[in-house]
Amino acid sequence: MKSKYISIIDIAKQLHISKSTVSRALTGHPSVHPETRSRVLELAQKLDYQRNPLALGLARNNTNIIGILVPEIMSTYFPSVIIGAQEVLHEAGYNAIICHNNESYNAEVLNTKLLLSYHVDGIIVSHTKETRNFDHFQMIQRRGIPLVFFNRTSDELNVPHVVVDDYEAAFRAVEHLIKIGRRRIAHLAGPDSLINTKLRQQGYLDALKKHKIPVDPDLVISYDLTLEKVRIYIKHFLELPQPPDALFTINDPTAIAAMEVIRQKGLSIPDDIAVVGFSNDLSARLVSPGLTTVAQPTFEIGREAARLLLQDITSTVKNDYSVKKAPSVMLKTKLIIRESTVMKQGK
Amino acid sequence: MKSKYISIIDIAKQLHISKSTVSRALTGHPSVHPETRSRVLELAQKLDYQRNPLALGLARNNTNIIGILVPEIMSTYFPSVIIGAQEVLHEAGYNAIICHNNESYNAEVLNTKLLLSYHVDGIIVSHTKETRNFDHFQMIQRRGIPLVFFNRTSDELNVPHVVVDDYEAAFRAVEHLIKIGRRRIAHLAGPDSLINTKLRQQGYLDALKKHKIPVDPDLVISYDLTLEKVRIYIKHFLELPQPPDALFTINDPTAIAAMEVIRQKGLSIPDDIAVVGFSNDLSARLVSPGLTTVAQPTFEIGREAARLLLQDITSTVKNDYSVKKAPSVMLKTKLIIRESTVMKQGK
DNA sequence: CAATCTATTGGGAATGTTCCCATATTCCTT
DNA sequence: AAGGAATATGGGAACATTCCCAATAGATTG
Repeated sequence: MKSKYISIIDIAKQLHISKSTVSRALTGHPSVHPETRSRVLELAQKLDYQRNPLALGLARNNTNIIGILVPEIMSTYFPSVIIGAQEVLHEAGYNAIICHNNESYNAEVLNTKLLLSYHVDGIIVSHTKETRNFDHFQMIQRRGIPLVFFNRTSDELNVPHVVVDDYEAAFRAVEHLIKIGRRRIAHLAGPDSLINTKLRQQGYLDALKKHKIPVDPDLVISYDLTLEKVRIYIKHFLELPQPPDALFTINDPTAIAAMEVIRQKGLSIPDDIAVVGFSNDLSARLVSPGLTTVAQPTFEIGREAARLLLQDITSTVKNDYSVKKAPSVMLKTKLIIRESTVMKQGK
Repeated sequence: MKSKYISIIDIAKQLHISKSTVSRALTGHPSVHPETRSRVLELAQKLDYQRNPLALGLARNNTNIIGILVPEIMSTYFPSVIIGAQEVLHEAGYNAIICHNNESYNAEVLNTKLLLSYHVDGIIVSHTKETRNFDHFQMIQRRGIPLVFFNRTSDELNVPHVVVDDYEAAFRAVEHLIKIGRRRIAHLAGPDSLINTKLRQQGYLDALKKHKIPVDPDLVISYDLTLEKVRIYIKHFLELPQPPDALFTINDPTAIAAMEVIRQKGLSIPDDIAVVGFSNDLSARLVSPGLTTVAQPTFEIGREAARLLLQDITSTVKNDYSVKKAPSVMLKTKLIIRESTVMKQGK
């Protein structure tokens, strides 16, 4: 049985011309007779011909496929970055293979190998919370395959990346808490493996410093983002001799889990404890009271990441990031104030 | 410059044997000398050889790639189905290309063409809310490419599918409302283009019938899932001469949007109006009061869909669904009762 | 009018892999 | 010991495409 797909050769045979001519006609090569071209295009249309990108990839050694590697797709953050990236990629004629690894380092390494085996033209990455070893990414770079990081980046590696100003965002979030009169502000931070954690923590510390509020080490805890553990840490905060009057968390799911615990303890939000999250997940708007949080321009992060990658792919001179500083894009955040820090008017 | 990837031929040259032998050694063909095999495997390991799935796809005319086509990835429903499907697919040595189309019919048609051009071995689909014409799916089937639907299916087409018992789930959800004493139960339904809508609506109607509650056509509205419009319909319900004392919605986002409107009107949930959603999105647990809803076994839906697809792909006899009835899997749902219908004990 | 140019086309290599067929070697079996 | 089976390997077609290098024909130019 013949293949269920029609090829360039089928068209060539039907028109009694060579496959080279058909190829040229379809790719818009200038040196092909206008009449020949239109006959080819017409038949291709009629037969609903689709060129085989796999064969194209083999022949030209570039696949027009981009790998997108994210730790998870269950929150709204990564899906919306992906959507933004795909928008730009599609426009430029590229397609994306999306890989997620449920925050597992091993799965991440396997996925990079998978993407490489597909000869992708470039990879956009936000690494897992477990990733401390970046050899697999370094290998990609050494092979000359364009790579872009977003959100979670690394000091060790010189990779083009797009981030938000985590430091400033955290600083402003904490300053907001100070401005509404809070003085004992707890911070439930993320794992040290994530650079964002460090930056946000520094923003937290510097905001306190600026307003001459002493830092209480009891009020800062780093945790591994396993939501089940939030209860323990929040309880710990609440049972301190001097419990906090505000809480700033590494992300929105953490804040929402914390709010649940606080409410169960019979405390009121924001009266007893004001809460601020990070990222403006869809759910931040849905919970009650609404969660004050830092909004990230997720779509734009995806778009920028795709743009950076395409620059590297299409640039004629290969950028050697072992010599040259990799470009980075830093996008603005916005503090969204809701009822978890400020009571609504007229309520 | 040579390609940055090493091939079977590179290995063959270094070992002074033919590429055929290398191929056989790597694929585990029996007729290859154990020593030769181990030498090949060793060198392959050392060079970090990865076989090129594009070339493999060309040569064998099957790519081991599965297309997954969903209307959106911003809610938790589709991502978790995808995760379930990928689990089964990976285990069987397949990889997935995920396409989403933001509920746009045109994008859906383009995406199916894209997947076909990649010569995917099969496609798993949940169509858009706009899809009324199924020609593009029929074409896939006619070409003999295995196809599986989930969640949103079609009467017109005989395609293997996995669904939940929407009728029964809706029936039980409404019965729950009746059991807690509600008599004027409104239903905000989805668009007629979705089969689920019809089934859930029938469940709603039959539950009322069973309990001899007259159906009030004013209390049933179909809408197109554009959340912005929920406000209008809920206001309409609330301003009826005899407003409803309960609301059953097509999905959780709708229910949550409705709750917002109800609260703004100064009404209490569940005292004035009890609310039930559908699907048990992550956010159903987060809102306050917690949303009573129908939980779907999302991961299992994905797994089942993948299993059905793999059955068709690997079966030696091609199933001709123009003659034979396509298999279908119906999974159980579970009503999750939260505070939007029943007040918590001791509160 | 011959020589060169140009527009259009065909042929075949190359991409990486599998798979069929042929070949060579070794080992049994009668 | 000879024939046949079994084992191990090589060669080359095939998959769909691009791209380079001819080759042909007609057109232009000196």
